Amino acid sequence: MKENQPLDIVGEMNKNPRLQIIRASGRFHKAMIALTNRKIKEAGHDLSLEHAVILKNLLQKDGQSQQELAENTFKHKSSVTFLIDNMVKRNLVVRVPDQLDKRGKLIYLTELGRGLLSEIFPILFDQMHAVTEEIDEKDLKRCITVLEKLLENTQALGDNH
Amino acid sequence: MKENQPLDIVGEMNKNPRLQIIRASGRFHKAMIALTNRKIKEAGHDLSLEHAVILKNLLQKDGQSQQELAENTFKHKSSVTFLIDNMVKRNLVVRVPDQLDKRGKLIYLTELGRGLLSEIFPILFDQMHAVTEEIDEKDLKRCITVLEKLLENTQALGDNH
DNA sequence: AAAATATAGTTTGATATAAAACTATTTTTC
DNA sequence: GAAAAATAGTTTTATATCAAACTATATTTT
Repeated sequence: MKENQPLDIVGEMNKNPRLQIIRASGRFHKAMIALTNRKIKEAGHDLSLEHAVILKNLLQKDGQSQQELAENTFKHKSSVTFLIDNMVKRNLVVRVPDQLDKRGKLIYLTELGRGLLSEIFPILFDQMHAVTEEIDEKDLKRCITVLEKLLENTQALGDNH
Repeated sequence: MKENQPLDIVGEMNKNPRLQIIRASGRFHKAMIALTNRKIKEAGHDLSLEHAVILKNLLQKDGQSQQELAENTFKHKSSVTFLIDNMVKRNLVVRVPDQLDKRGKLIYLTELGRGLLSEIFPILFDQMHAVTEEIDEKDLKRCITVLEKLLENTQALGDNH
């Protein structure tokens, strides 16, 4: 029908699943981060999720270089410098010059950092479970597969930087 | 088996699809934003995706208040003030005091803003398609449904602020 | 109509990200 | 072994977000 002309280009665009998946992934992720940060705060802890991500990585492998941490947490090395600075001040981690490579610094968890992380973990688990509770695990896994494929495509398109 | 003890709590945690979906959504979204911004830049345009989102919303409904824009773009009103300030300086939009409500300002696209947006659109479409190309539309839609459900759950948990 | 409350937008301060320039080392290459 | 290139981390500058305090105007309550 001639009547159905592109009067509302944006409206049509918004209905496109290729755009919707981009928006949906962003909105969920943002909301989830905000929720988790709020719950950590409400539980009386002073730690952002970004810090927790670093600490969690160190729990898995202590004494990583900042470069390693940046790669493992998908952050820029300058962001890692910033986050580590903050946590060194609060005695949650220590920064030790690497004896074998004088350019490098190795980051280790302190007992304080390890203890704080252990208090944060249950909150992370609770939120993670609460949010995904009624969703079928198969659907969840399918969705992860799609998102990982999308990430792969996105990275491939960006490789010719 | 007794051998399979929780030696690597974080490793186990990382394999949990409830955590994976959070990370996967964030990584894809972040990569997609970065890719699109890079492509816009490479095409010689000086406009961030955040600005484009505002302009796109105005194309759909011109003369919105900043409050409306904030709600429609899922941003804080202070972020909108910041983004609009920038675009007013560059004559992409105009900010007009609302005659009916002297607290409010109405934002309108300029011809320059409209023109720039029309040059950005093809880039957005291209990236959107390139990234989702080989993915079955049904899978895409299923994934969106899951993400929307997750968002809904997240918001419900946060409502008791 | 005055007082209390709500709303629109701005401002300020803090956090996080990102890119580029920079310093200090280490590794590679010739 | 000296020169060139690569790497680790820091610093600087810019962007974007979020939260809280604030100003001005509107609306509701009494």
